[in-house]
Amino acid sequence: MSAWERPWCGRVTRENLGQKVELVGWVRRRRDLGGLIFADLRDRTGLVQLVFEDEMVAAGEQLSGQDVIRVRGVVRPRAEGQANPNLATGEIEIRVSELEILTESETPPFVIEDDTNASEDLRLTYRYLDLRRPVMTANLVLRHRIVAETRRYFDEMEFIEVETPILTRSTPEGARDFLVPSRLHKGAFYALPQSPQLFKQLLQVAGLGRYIQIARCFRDEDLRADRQPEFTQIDVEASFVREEDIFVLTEGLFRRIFPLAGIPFPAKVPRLDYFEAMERFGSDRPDTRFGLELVELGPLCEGCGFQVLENAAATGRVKGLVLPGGAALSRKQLDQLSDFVKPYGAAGLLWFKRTENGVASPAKKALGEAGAARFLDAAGAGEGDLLLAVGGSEKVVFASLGALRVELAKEHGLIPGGRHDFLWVTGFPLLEWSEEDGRFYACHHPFTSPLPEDAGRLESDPGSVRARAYDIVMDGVELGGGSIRIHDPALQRRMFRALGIGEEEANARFGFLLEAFRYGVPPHGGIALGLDRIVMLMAGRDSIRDVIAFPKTTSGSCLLTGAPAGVDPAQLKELGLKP
RNA sequence: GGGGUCGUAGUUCAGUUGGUUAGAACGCCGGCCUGUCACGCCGGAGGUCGAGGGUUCGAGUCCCUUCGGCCCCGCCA
Repeated sequence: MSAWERPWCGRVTRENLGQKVELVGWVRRRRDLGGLIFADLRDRTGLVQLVFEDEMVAAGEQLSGQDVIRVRGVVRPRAEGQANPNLATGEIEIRVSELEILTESETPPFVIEDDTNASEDLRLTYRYLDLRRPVMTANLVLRHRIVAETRRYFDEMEFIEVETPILTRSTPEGARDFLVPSRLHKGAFYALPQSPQLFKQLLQVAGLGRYIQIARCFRDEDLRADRQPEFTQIDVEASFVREEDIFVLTEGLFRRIFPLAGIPFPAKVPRLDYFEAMERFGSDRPDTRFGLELVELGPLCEGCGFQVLENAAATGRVKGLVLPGGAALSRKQLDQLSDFVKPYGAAGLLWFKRTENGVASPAKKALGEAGAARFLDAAGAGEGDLLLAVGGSEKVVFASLGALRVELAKEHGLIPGGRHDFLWVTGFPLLEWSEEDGRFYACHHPFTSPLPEDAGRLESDPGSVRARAYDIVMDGVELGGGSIRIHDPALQRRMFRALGIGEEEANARFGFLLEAFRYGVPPHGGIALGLDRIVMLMAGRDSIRDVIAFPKTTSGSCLLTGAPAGVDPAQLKELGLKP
């Protein structure tokens, strides 16, 4: 029987009753009843029950877990009352008449089941066994379907998939580059791309019009649960487009892929201004599935009598949020919340409780009962509620309350199960001032176009200029972002000037792009979507490692291969890195 | 670069104020068992307590150093 005709284990059903079939797969579990042996045979599609009886019992006794076998047998219905409703193949079984053990397996280092309790480092060391677990296999299958649907969608939209170089040129600004030494040019280096940004813009100059790439990107920065040093973007760029076009295009894609995981995509995706997002949620990627919105407390602090608040309001911001029913929190719990907020730079967390006995707060002594009550009133806190406040620089207040908001929602189960919120965040600042370096940096990248109505202030008040940039956010996770690019060479020069990049430096770094723009550049823009994060959210996982076949640990090593590793001194010599 | 947390049998964990022979479950091995699907029952093997050093009559337990996993801040869209 040809390999392509042989049925998958998980797809043998009543339809096949009475047929003689050949099956291959891994032995999952043997149930030896003495004169009768059951075993599960599995492949990536699922499992089917094998029966060894009469003359086959002796053969069945040889099997052990994870052996790879080929069997022939007849598909027959299970005995009366013995069907397993939990299995797609639960109504049938294979009465084995021929068994061939193709390879034997040693006892695996952990149980290859969905509910394995193996630690993640063990799973990563034996990733091929981990991926054999049905949940992990399902993640890879889902990822494949998303990618396949993405390619289908963009093909229908007449986008062209183009591969861009992996060995490219280091582009400063942004993340740290991975470098690859050149053998032919000793002392010179390629860089791995942080994204195909410049190439996809050049493809617009080339007249391609609509570009898509499932692109691998590399950034040499510290890792997180949702950050790997190499990751995959759905990279998109198109000519003669405006923001609306990109929104429609992206929503159209999501409307096609999210249903693959049973997640409906809304007819309309709300838009949220960046500054409003920060004021209301303390984050530019807010999770809008729950409330706990930030409230303004600054004006109340002026002359309130509590020195700490007066100072904070005078030099920065004071904001808070109300946890309904939070007055029941213990002193210990409040201390823990205070500790939670400290890594974000908050000096402390000030709390106000409204109880049936009045107001309780460490600030009550300084503010008085009525003064403290005014804070609760302003925040809209009712009886039994808790107001948590942070004062300090705007950055610290937003960062700490934004994180606290999410933490409280998780801790108190305020996130509705099964709900998913999508939104566009727009109106980002174009530039961000760096105190350390005493210069502006591009929030997105140096080719992002300013809003036309703000562009006039590029020289007079650069910090106030907003960008034609946008992010798409799902459940508090940034799925991707993009912008309409600068296509006017004069505007690009002004942008470089605002960034403190001189003519000479700009030519040295991005000369090829500027040169290209001299020969007829169409207005263009695009977006890059984080495929790993999209798959992670669709699969309902907390880490992108679960949707990447061979991920790195948080220290950037691969426990399976041992990368990164030392190399032969001869290799270094060849590269001119060692004498 | 910084903070937190974990590391004991193949695996996941327990291990008291420092005290004799480091336990449990699952897995594995052997035996019995003809309708199991987390099969069941009986028996057995299996340990550099992450590594190195120190304190102590005595260290899985206390101290120092170090390695590794995970989470977070910084960093990174």
